Parts: sequence; structure tokens; C-alpha cells
Amino acid sequence: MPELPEVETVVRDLRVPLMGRRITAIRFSGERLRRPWKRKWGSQLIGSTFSSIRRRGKWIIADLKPSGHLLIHLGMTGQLTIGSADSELLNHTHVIFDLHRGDRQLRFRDVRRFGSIEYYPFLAGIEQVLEKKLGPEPWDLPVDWSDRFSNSSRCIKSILLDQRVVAGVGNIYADEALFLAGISPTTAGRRMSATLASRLRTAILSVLDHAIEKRGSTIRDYIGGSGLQGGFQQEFRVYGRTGKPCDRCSVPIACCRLAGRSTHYCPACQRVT
DNA sequence: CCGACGTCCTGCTAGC
DNA sequence: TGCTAGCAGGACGTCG
Repeated sequence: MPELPEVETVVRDLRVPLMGRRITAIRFSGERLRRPWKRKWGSQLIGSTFSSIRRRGKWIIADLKPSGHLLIHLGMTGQLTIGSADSELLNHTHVIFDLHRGDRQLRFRDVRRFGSIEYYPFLAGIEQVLEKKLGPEPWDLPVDWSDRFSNSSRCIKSILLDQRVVAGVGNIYADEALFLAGISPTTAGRRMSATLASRLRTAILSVLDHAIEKRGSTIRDYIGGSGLQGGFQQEFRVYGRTGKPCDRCSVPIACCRLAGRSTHYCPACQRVT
């Protein structure tokens, strides 16, 4: 399930092979995506050239010349890949961009259709949408960011999943960061001291940096922009390790349901404070 | 105002 | 062996 490290990997994979490529044709069957692909976008896009691609939270923004932008979210099972036009066309491929010089295609595939790919004529439209949804990038959080949840009765796990608090953290990296910081996922936001908040921030940055280095985590569907899998799933300390011994204290990793999500933690290393 | 919870969607798998 | 219920969860709408 693509979170910040997976989305960052896709963007890095696509940056070089996509730049300067012109769209020559578009095929789509994306009417049933969470936000439907609109036929009229084709006429705006054909003839345009990819000029840059970047990430904000779990969102991808691709800029085109002379104008226009794509806003993409991978949802749970989204894949955005560049590859040979000859490669096997997998089912649930919703949008295909033919690229100039013929032999390459950019494809958007999404089995569960929780994702989306949309066209915006102006960057301001995207910025307006994202500004409302997203808090700062994790690396832009000040050391004392506890004011973002110090009045909240919600548990810290739920707070970490809130994209307006910090952008890009999802279920896997929330669990891993809380383990690294030694904080119970059930700790109420208002019970988090400045010291704990600082330790959590450090843990978030550490786990995200490490995961990006490993090209993210491939659990089921995730692949990078060049089709390569991630490797961070080998490094999980708690996520998906229910019943297995904590590698810090050997107590079995526990699993509970929090904020509607499976939540993995070490009951000994992560005590409520 | 805030937070909890249901919904969307498909494929895989545990269990009978 | 074959079937089905349950689970996976990001974003968003609704409800209390």
C-alpha cells in the first residue's frame, strides 16, 4: 500500500525516463476510478511534454509543457509505471499514455480503484486542493510539533494517519515509527510530552529515510515506476509480525484495531506513558 | 467542533 | 475439493 516512501520511489524512477517525452495518444477505461478520468482531458494532453514530476505527501504531481498538470494518487493498489509498449497489458490498467519515439508507454493501473489520476489546467488548482488536505512534509516538522495534537483526545496512531497533521505517513510507517520511538499507539495526543513528540518525529524521519533507501515496501501490489519491487518489508519490526518475538525484548508482537486499522506493537517496549 | 465509523473496491486466504 | 466470510486500508462522507 503506497505510502510516502513508495510514492517517492515511483517519482524517482519516473523522473529521468519521463522527462521530455511527448504524449502522442491516450487510451483509457478509467470511468470507474474513484474520481473518473474524463475523455475531454485527452485533447488537452496530446502533444504535451512531461517537464517535471514530484511528490507531495502521498500525491504525485506531473507537470507538462507548454501547460497542464496531472494529479495522481495510488490509493491502495495503484501502479504508475513506464515501460515498453510491447509489455503485457495487465488487467485493471485504466489509463495508457503513448509516448513520443513510439516504443514507450506510461500506464496507470489500479486493481481496487481507490486511486485516481486527474488533469488540471493550472497548478493553482492542485495547490488549492492539496493545501486543504495536507499538513507539512515530515522533514519540515519543527522539533516541537506537539502543538499539532496537544489538545486532542485521539490516540497517537490515529493522529499519525491524519494527513493534515503530517503528510505521507500511512498504516505501516505509523506502526514502525511508534515502535522505534517506544510509544504506545493508544497514547492520547494530549498525553504526549514535548520530549515524546520530538522522539516520535526523529523516529518518523528515520523510518521514512530508511524505507526510501530500500525503495519502499512491497506487501502485495506495490511496484516502483520501473516495475521493481521494494525491499523494506524485510526490515519490519512490528508491521505484519503479530505473535513473532520482538527483536528488542523477545515479547510477542501484539495486534489490535485502532482507528479502523490493524495496529502492530510490542506490549513491553511500547508502554502507555 | 471534533472524533468515530461506514463506504468504496477486488483478490487472496483461512476455515469449514 | 469447493465455497464463503473476512480481511487488507487511504480518503472522504456522514452521523452523533
